[in-house]
Amino acid sequence: MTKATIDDVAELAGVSMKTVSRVVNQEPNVRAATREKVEAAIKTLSYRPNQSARNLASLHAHLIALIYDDPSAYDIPSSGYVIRMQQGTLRACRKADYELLIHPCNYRNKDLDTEIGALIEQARPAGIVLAAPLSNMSKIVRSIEATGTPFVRLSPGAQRSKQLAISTNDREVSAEMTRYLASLGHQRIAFIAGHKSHKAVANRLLGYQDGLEQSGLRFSEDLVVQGDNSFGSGLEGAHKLLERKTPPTAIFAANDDMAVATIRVADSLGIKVPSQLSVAGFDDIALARQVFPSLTTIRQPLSKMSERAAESLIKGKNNGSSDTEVEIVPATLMIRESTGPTPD
Amino acid sequence: MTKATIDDVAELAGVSMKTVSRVVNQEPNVRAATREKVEAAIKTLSYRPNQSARNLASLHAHLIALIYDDPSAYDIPSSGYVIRMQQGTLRACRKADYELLIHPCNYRNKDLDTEIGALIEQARPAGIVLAAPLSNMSKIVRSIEATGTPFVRLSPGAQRSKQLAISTNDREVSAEMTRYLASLGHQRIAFIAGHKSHKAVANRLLGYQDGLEQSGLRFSEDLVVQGDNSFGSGLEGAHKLLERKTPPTAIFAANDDMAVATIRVADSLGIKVPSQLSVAGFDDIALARQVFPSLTTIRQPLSKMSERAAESLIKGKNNGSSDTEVEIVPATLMIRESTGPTPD
DNA sequence: GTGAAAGCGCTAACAC
DNA sequence: GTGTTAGCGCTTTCAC
Repeated sequence: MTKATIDDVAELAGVSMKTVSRVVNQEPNVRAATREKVEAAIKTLSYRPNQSARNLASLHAHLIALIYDDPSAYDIPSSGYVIRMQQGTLRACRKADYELLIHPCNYRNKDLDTEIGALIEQARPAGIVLAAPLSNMSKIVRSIEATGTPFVRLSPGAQRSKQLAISTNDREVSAEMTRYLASLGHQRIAFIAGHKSHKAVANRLLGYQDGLEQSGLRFSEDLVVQGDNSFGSGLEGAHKLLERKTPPTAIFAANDDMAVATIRVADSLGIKVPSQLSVAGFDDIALARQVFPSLTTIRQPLSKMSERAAESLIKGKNNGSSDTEVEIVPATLMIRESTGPTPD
Repeated sequence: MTKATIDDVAELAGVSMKTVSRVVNQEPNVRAATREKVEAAIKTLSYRPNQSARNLASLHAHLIALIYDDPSAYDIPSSGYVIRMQQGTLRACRKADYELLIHPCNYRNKDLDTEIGALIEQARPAGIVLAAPLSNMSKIVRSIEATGTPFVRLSPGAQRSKQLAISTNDREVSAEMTRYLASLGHQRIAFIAGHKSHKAVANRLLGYQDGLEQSGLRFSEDLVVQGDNSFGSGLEGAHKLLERKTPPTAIFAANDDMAVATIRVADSLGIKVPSQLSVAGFDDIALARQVFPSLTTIRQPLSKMSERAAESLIKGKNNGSSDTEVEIVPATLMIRESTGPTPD
């Protein structure tokens, strides 16, 4: 059985190639009766459009590129982050019969702009979902802009581009977590900050400050240690905090890897979580559920965010209207076992 | 700047389109001097072949499809598994300028064969990397075979197909782990077996027996408890083993989930790991590094396996020689904190 | 609303 | 070794 082409369908339905094309692409200007005839023919021949042919004939391929920094290229964990972004993007792609091309890369690579330029030229994606921290890097953003390919940035720190950006309410939800900790009676709530260049992560620190203030607690530099999002930096930061004469009774880490590291340090120091120390994280990685005690954290709607990004890229084609704004998908607190009332 | 096409390059180099094509595709029958001229022209014009055009003109797209069961679709953990496969496949793809299309799916889906058939027809991949447990499902294998698309199976239990399969040396490396435990002085080394229907996992039990023998230790049914790969069955098995009058001094579990459960049980029983009990697992899941004490385990060379798979798919094109065999990529022991010398 | 013609930029088959 | 000639199967004009 040789594959059916658009011509076969056109012939069977007694219409022209173009009409079939219209039906397949859900374009207007087809009478309902004609449409049905064509659809019937498509069914009998079990016709599937050849993507390669489509791609060549149109200005770009029916394909969305998801570009992200791949931590596992130089560090190990946080694959859940990647998986969830892929899942969301895939959902949007499948709905519209787009393919997904993934392009993990190293944000430290000097030639990243060239690399991405080449990707765009070769694969000609209909749109690009650009994940943080790449979405903050002006060199990258500019190099994509230069190609004219529509793109959506995920969690960009600053909003310089005219393109749509999708963010979560890092700052507000971090304030919420801080207020929650304060509501448990904690007065000395410490914060392990994340990588400075990651703007969204920086917002978590601001949210922590907001939360303190909203709870009537004073912010103090002493309660903040700098990490870099890695498990190792979490170990280090937690040690610094917990070995003080008056250690904090709660530690809020800017991501889960560092929060889990904090639990580990507490354990090694004989500090009981949550009865002697409350620990909260951010991201809700798979591990958060698996550690003991399970981690109170914030669930980033990564999958939803990337889905919305891909959706808008795909829709944008039909609309022609570029949204030019920031869309917020709210995060939610996941209260688990690692947080509890202040020790007496 | 409008994109350079193959014609532009041909003109600048003073050769025909086809010669440029030969150079780009590294085909033979081009004189060195000609090749250089063409390469120079490519450089000056910074020409990049348009994938869509290539794909249409050739029988299939320059693209490898990675098809795997997506546990996170209905269960939570093991995203590391997916990421590592993606990484390996990507490495091979980038070397040869192929793109990677990912197709996570649910192995329980009734229409999976149709779904994959549609994927192949639409995207026309040059080859397919089929991950376990899909690689064991004859319905899937047959539906791919029917399309004539070359594919490579990862860790298939049985080898029915004539296509290449890539596996790891479960049995040999399990023997190695057992010998390692014996070399630490352990005499009573217990084994928590995995799900019986999973062939690769069953091989681990055989390897354990081999290892005992090679170390001059006697195998005894008493030292083996049956698990089913789940954390829960690990808890159960560990309890059985550790509550004996003469408990083992080392426990080797057929996978990491059961090994982590064993550590948990030891902890709850006040048995110190590794000073009183050594624990080893298999798989090197992310959690292995994150539990305390971190787990000695066996790292499946997933990334290498999928890389080899994609490589052979890409090469196979040029060779025309289908390998028709099973290739073994050896696994490696990851010695961490959960194993140590026998207690006195 | 529908159709005819003209490519998209490359590779394949075969000539030379 | 190299060039020529046809398409690959669609989408895009632009007629009607």
